[in-house]
Amino acid sequence: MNDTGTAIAWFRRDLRLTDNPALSAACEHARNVIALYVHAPEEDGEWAPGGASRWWLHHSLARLDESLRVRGGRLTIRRGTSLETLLAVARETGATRVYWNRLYDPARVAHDTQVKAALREAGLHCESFNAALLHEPWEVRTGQGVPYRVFTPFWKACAARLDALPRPLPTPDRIAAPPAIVASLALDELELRPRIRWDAGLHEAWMPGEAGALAQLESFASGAMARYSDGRNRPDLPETSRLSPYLHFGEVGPRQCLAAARNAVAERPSSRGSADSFVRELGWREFAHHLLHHFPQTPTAPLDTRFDAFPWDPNDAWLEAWQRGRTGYPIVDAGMRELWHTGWMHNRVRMIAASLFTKNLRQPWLKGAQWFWDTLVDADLANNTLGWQWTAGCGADAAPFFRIFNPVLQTERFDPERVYLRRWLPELARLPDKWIHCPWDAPAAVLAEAGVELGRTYPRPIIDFRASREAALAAYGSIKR
DNA sequence: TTTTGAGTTGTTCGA
DNA sequence: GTCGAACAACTCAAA
Repeated sequence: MNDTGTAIAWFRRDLRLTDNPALSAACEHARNVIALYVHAPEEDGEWAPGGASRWWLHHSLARLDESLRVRGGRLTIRRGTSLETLLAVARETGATRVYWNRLYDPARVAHDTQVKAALREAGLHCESFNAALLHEPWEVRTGQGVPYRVFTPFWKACAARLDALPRPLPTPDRIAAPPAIVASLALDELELRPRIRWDAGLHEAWMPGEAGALAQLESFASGAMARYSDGRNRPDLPETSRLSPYLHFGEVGPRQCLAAARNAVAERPSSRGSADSFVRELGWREFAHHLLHHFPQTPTAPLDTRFDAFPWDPNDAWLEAWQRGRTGYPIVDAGMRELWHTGWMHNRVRMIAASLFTKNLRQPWLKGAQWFWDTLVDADLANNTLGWQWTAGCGADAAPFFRIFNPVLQTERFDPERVYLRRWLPELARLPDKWIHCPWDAPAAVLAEAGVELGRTYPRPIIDFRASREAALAAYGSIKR
């Protein structure tokens, strides 16, 4: 096929212009670039984006279109199967080249393999790139040539190669769209936004899109990153990076985060320890993708097969109480309401909420993973799977089974002023610090004074912590060996 | 092949 | 109040 000088840059979860190798390659090898988004949620299998993710995606696509237009381009939006749409757009525009950045979810990997073969069969030049990870999952192997199953040696192997990584790519100056208008759906036609307007809290909390991502990275790198080692554990303070949704949608990439961390250390050498612990979190993200690649069954099946026999105790009433933030454990309920309201939950609180759910309530971890999938703006199959299997004790390098978070102690350690609880539990706000995280222990007079009536204005604990902890330990004991 | 050291994030108990 | 040990072995990864 003759090269017409037109290329398709196929966008998926790489919704940025900077450090975007597929876009850069398209701009380098073609005069005209069709920036294409194909809406094909069925190609995500059973993990099509949930409600919060769709909200984010809508706004991220809008921002991407704006920044393309500033540089002379525009975003073309289509709906349909990826392969047929790519072929149709190539036919309509005479494009001879297709560039994209790789995804790593099992359903997408299988699909992309077929797409690449079929496009090549049709005579199109295809190339895919890594925009989402520091290292390809198949490049990191133990000395025995098998995938790592323990984080520390995995990260040691990765860290040894970080210096060899390419620098982030610059933003292309000009992204020239072809002269003829290519038919495109309007963004609203994808119906990504909720019909019932529950998204006000998301708007307050987030600014989706590349500009928001870069602003957040800059602000984090010049501030909280230097305190990250300890600060990241504090749900009451804005001390985490809050980059997770941006990383999921590829509005910023890990190479940029790494570069920002290094620059921060160069400017402030004393921040090295904290910057390292932030980069290590990027390492967990890498590890999650490594595991998903090598163990593609894990989104629904425990990596540790002993857990096939675990005596979970599914209970819809408990599931709903947990989802709605009505477990009677304030730190858990605060977290679940933060999630519902903002599409995000502090990681420390995620662990506490997930520990109560899987261990004390003994609910199947997959039910929790599915709720997070639908409600998180940062819902990511690799990270969500690792997090839930880690907490449940059935994953790689998982928490030992006896590690069961105590919601009262965790609150005392990580929300010392109870600021986080009061933010999300106004019905308890007037209780003093001593009782707000364990209202069931508060004297009747204190409750009355604060306007709290347990069982009416706020639930009693739906389960006894100590007894359920013992029961969980016994359940785990039953599947040992 | 065998050995060895080590393993994100905790809780509870008893001194 | 603080502190160390117990909790349960097991598996991983490298020497």
